Amino acid sequence: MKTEEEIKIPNATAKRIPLYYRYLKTLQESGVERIKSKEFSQLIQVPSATIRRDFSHFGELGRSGYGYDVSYLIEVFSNILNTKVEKRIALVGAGNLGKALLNNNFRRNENLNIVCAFDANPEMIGQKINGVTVRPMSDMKELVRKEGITTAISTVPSSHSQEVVDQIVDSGITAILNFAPGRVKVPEQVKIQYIDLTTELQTLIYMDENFTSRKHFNFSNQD
Amino acid sequence: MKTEEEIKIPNATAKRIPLYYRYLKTLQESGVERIKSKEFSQLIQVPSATIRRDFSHFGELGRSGYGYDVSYLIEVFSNILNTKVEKRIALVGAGNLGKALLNNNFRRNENLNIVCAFDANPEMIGQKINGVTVRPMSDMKELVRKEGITTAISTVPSSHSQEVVDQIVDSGITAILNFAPGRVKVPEQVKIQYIDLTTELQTLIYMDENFTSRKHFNFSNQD
DNA sequence: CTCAAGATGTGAATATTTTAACAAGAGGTG
DNA sequence: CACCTCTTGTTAAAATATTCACATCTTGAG
Ligand SMILES: NC(=O)c1ccc[n+]([C@@H]2O[C@H](COP(=O)([O-])OP(=O)(O)OC[C@H]3O[C@@H](n4cnc5c(N)ncnc54)[C@H](O)[C@@H]3O)[C@@H](O)[C@H]2O)c1
Ligand SMILES: NC(=O)c1ccc[n+]([C@@H]2O[C@H](COP(=O)([O-])OP(=O)(O)OC[C@H]3O[C@@H](n4cnc5c(N)ncnc54)[C@H](O)[C@@H]3O)[C@@H](O)[C@H]2O)c1
Repeated sequence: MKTEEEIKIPNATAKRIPLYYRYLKTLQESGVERIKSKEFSQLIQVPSATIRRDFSHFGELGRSGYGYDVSYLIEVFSNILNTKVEKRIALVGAGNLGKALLNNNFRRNENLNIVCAFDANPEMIGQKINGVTVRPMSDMKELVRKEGITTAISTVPSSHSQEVVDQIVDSGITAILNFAPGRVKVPEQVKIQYIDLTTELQTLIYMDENFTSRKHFNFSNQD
Repeated sequence: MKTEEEIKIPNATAKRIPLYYRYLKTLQESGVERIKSKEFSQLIQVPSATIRRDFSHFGELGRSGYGYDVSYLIEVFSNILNTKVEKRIALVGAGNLGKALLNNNFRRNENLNIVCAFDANPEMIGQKINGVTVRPMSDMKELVRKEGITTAISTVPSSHSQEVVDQIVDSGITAILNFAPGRVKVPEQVKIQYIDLTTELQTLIYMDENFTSRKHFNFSNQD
């Protein structure tokens, strides 16, 4: 295995790691001890060549004529995703979507935890949702530090997105998942990822309409 | 402009169209009548070369030394996304997330409408959420036909995902947005798109940890 | 131990996507 | 009208990503 310093993980690979990890855990729970790239391929609907290529970036994880050891793979991907360290997350905007996220709280992922919630609406403050108390925005900076929070999820309306992201950044957080689709400005070192449900839906419908029934446009591949 | 039959829209381009469309509408609302690819680039954080290349797939939409006419672009993208036709959507699984989606109901997109909701839990049946009544699963097939529904959003637990998707497919729907991350089997002609919040969060955190602070891994580009 | 079957890891080919760079054309000014 | 400025659309190059296909290795059976 190459030294970590020289590894360049392709972006496309990085995005698939959590999927691999999730399914490996499922397999382990079902008592499966080894898996071949072809079998895994069928399960997760990713071509086996892509799986093998992806895995190969992290070393020689399998054995010819045998496949991969499920628990070893889990060990490897667990290290890559650093799942042994609890990720303490703040949620900002305890509205409809925020409450749904709080109630779910990444149940199946023991190391992902929403530990704080913030809102600007005085009526929300003090409410307890699935064990998490909603606090005023003014408490954020201090709590982020005190609670060791590293990540934020923003579910505020688009109109307040930039303002809220500014506050999140100011609190020292460097990773933000934003459900408001409007692009906001963040400093270089801050990673922001958008979850844009409307766009996903529109793209889906567009592809359905144009790829399947009315053959006006064609697409080169799927996602 | 090439005839529609010979156009091949790259997948990467297709996924950006809704973003373009959304921002163009916003610009128009702000009274902006023309836009240059460089200005647009700053706004949506997509390189101007990518924007121009994307646009070029749909013809010569702009004018040298001038830029693009906002209302003309809106016209073009509106046709591409077929926004003049109402998309009637069914939501299956009126739980926490389903309710959030119902309450929001793609407010800003006049042509996207969740018109029906279904759930298996008898206690949910009959509840009205933001004007939409929750119905039993047994009503789905008939209502999908009667209401002219073409798209479904599934927000049921992973454990029932395949079962519910089967029912959705059986009702004649060919486009499914699935919030349960487990990969399900669907017939060839059915398009399914997953919204996998845990994966998005894990990828974000992974990139934040490895790209920014601890330089163990590097990534080739961003998303 | 030998061998057939079968799977990995990877070079090489292919496909897709992004980016650079600029010729050609349009706009606006004097 | 002549000219300078600016921006598009596109050609070509570079960067990424996927896929093929097979040499090589391992297993497990006999
Ligand atoms: N709910 C959905 O189905 C859905 C679908 C697509 C996109 N979205 C996006 O997700 C975001 C949240 O949606 P929602 O339905 O939960 O909205 P919501 O109105 O129910 O909740 C928003 C919450 O943010 C709080 N808030 C407002 N301004 C704030 C500020 N400056 N600081 C802190 N908190 C503030 C409000 O008090 C409220 O509790 C929106 O950007 C929306 O566009 C939601
Ligand atoms: N809520 C979140 O923040 C969140 C985050 C990540 C992923 N998800 C995923 O989204 C999905 C929904 O999450 P949720 O929090 O809304 O769950 P939930 O339990 O609140 O709601 C699920 C709903 O589905 C209904 N249902 C169950 N089985 C059904 C069946 N066979 N047919 C029809 N309806 C059925 C239930 O009655 C319930 O109303 C889950 O797959 C979950 O993994 C949710």
